[in-house]
Amino acid sequence: MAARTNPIPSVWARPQREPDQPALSRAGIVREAIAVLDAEGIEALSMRKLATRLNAGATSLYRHVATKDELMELAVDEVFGEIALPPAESPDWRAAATDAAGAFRATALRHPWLSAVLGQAGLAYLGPNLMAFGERMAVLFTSAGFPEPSRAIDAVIAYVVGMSTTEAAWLTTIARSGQSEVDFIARLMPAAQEAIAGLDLLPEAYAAAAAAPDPAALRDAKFAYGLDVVLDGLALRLPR
Amino acid sequence: MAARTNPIPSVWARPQREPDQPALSRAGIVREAIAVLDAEGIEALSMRKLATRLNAGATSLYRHVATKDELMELAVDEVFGEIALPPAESPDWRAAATDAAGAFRATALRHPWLSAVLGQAGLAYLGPNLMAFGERMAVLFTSAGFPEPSRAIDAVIAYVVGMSTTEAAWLTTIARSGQSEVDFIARLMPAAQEAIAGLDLLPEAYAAAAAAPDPAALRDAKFAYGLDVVLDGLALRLPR
DNA sequence: CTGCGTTGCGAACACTGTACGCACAGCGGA
DNA sequence: TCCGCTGTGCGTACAGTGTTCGCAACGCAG
Repeated sequence: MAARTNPIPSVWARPQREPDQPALSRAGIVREAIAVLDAEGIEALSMRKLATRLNAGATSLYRHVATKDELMELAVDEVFGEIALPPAESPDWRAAATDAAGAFRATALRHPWLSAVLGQAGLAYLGPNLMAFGERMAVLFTSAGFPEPSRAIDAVIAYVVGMSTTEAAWLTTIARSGQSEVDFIARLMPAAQEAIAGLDLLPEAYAAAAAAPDPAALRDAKFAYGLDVVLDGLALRLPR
Repeated sequence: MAARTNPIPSVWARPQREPDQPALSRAGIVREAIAVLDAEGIEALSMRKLATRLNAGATSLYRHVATKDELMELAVDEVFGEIALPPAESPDWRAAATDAAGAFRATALRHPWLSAVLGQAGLAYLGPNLMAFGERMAVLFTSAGFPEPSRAIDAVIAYVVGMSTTEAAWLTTIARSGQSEVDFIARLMPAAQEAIAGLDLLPEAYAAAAAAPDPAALRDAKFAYGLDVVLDGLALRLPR
C-alpha cells in the first residue's frame, strides 16, 4: 500500500502535522488516560491504545512521561485534585471531617481504578494535590484541638480508604459483569449460599443484604455508620 | 541439541515422569504461587515462571486452574486461612477484636501482595477461609450484644483493611528499593521536603516522622491508636 | 487388551511496556 | 540565508505476558 522504506527524501506528502490536533503534552496525556481508566477500567489502559486515542505514535508518550507507572502516579494525583478540600477554618470539626470523608469516598467511587492503584502504591505519592489535602486535614484536626492530630487523621483516613477500596472493588466487579447491582447480587446468591452453608450467623446477614431493594443507599448508610463510629471515638480524645 | 521433531515413537528415553516430583495439583500450585508472591512480589508472578518452578510445562497449570485471576483468588483465600480465628466465645469482646485485627494486619504485612489484590477484587471472594473468619466475627460481635453487629464488623474491618493496605504498599515500595526502612525514609526526605514546601503544618509532622528511630514501632503504635478509636466508638453503641 | 477420560505440554496468537535510533521542526546565532 | 542544536514524534524491535489448541501419553474401567 504505502511506500515501503523512505524512498526519496523530498516526497510531496511531508509529515505536515495537522495543527488542529493540539500536540502532545503531559497534562493532555494524563487527562486522556483518566478518561480511558474511567470508561474501560484499569486493565484496559495500554500505552498503545492511549497513544492512538491521542492521534500519536505508540512510543511518543515517553517523551512526556517516563514510564507507565509514573503516568499512573500523575493520574492519581490528578483525581485527588477533585476532592473538595476541607475548609481552612470551621466551627464544626465534625461536620468538616464528615464532608471531607464523603468527598474522598465520592472520588474513589467515581474513579474505581484508584483503589487498585492505591493497593499497589499506597499513599506515598507526594503529589501536590494529595499534599494539599493532607495539609488541610492537619489544619482541621489541629485547630479542633486534638492532642495528636496526625494520629487522628491517619485513623479516619484508614477507615475511609478501607471502606472506599472495598466498595470500589465491588462496583468494579459488578461493572465488569454488565449487570445492575441488584441483578448481580441476585446472580451471586446461589454461590454465596453454598459458601456459607453450615455457618450459623452469616446466612441471615447475607439474606438481609440480598433483600435490600436499594443496595447503593445501604452502602451509603454503612459508610456513614462507620464514619460516625470513628468520629465518636476521636471525640473522646478531645481535651475536656 | 535435542531431537527436533518426534523421531521414532519408541525412544529409550520415555517421558517417564520422575515420581519424586509429586505431580501437579491445585493445592501445590497455589502453595508455590504464594511462595513466589511472598519472595518476589506480585508483578514477578507469571504462569511460565510458576510452571518451571514446579518442573512443569508452561501451560499445564491450566488443567488445574482456569485462569490466573482464579489462581490469585485461591491464593488470597489460602492466606486468609493463616489468620487466627477469633474465639467462638470470649468474655472480653474488645480483647478478642483487638487480637483478630492484629492477626489480620500481621497476615497482610506478611504477604504484602494481598493488598494489591484486594484493591482490585475486594472482599467479594466467598472463599471458605474468609467466610469462616466472617462467621466468627459475627459470633463475636453478636454475643457481645451489639445491636447491629454486621455494621460494627464492617467498620472495624474497613479500618483494618485501610491501614494494612497503606502499610503493605509502603513496605512493598521500600522492599523494591532494597533499602532498610530508615534509609528509605532518609533518601525520601529531600523529595518530601520539596513536596511540602510552602505548607504550614505538614513539614513538622514529616520531620517528626523522619526522626523516629524505629519506624516499625511507630507503625504498630499508629495502628493500635486507630483501632482503639474505632473500638471506643463501637463501645458507645453497646446497650447500657 | 481395548477404549476413554484425564493430564501434560509444545507451538502459536495477540498483546504488553519500553529502548533505540532516525527524521524532522523550530529556533538562536553567524 | 544558512548552520547547527535541541526537542519532539515515531517505526522497529525485543523480551516478555496470559491463554487456546491440538496432539501425545498415561492410568483405569470394562
